[in-house]
Amino acid sequence: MIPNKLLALGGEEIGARQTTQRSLILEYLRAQKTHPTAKQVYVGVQERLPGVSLSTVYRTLGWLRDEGEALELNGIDGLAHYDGDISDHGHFTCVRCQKIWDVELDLPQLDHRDFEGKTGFKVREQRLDLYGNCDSCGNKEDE
Amino acid sequence: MIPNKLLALGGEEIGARQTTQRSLILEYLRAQKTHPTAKQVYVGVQERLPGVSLSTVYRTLGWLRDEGEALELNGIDGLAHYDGDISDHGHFTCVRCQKIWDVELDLPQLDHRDFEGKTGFKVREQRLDLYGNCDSCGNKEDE
DNA sequence: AACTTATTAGGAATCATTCCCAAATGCAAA
DNA sequence: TTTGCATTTGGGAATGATTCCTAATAAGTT
Repeated sequence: MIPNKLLALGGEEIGARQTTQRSLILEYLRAQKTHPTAKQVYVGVQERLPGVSLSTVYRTLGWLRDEGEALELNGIDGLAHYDGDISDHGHFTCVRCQKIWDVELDLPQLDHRDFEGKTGFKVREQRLDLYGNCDSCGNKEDE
Repeated sequence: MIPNKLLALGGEEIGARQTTQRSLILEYLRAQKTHPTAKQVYVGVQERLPGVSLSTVYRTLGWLRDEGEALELNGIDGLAHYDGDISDHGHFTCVRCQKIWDVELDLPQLDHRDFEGKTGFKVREQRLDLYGNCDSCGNKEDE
């Protein structure tokens, strides 16, 4: 009933069990074009699994993030948003309605060796975020 | 006692009053190299103004953000961090200790006209964020 | 089928942030 | 410099996202 592939999260998993909740949450997340909050995932998954709990949604989303199967985005609404697309892309946030869209971008792979050399820090990921007004929000400024 | 310049926030202010709290909060924020949370600003300002309230700190930081005098960063700790440096720069977040540093970078001014044309969105700001491990956190992975 | 252990449901606890309002203060005009 | 009034503050309550806790349940193995 539950496709095994959905939880083929690398072979190094030890003791990770395949549950209906995990399968449906990941399936739901991957089907979204927007980037839902935990609450929104909860509501969406409830349609197929009415008894699911909010705790499980939070726990599972955190687990997917730790497994590298989902991105956790820090929205300007102060909430965590989740993105099931882990390919390299950027995000656009509308500062008015606060929705988040994907942005295909050709961000040049910046050379961080200079920064790393000066600081001793190690850069592992880079994210580009755009902010502005979306189509529906009428390109109005709020200043 | 309180330098006027600190609150010279553009001439278009109407009815904005210069208070000890506002002056000290902005002064404190600008003196920080790290990017403190509201609570940290509260603690820092308390040293000079013991009676200041947390409400006022939150209210004032939001006001500075709205006035364009401070940046509000969405930390991976889920908390809002504030940056009194409004010049164009990026940020590096250590995924282990969660501190945030400034990064001087020459992010090319990307051409968003293609994205804007396709979507009808209007890009007003772009931010580049780097994530990794800082010097003190020993360049260890946590996987 | 029985056993072992990871996982879940559900509610309580935590904690950042916002809201509310009476008291205090900045500032302008007299 | 005082007075008057609108803005701002302090502090505590309210809100809401996220985490924590634990007994019950379900996955996977023998």
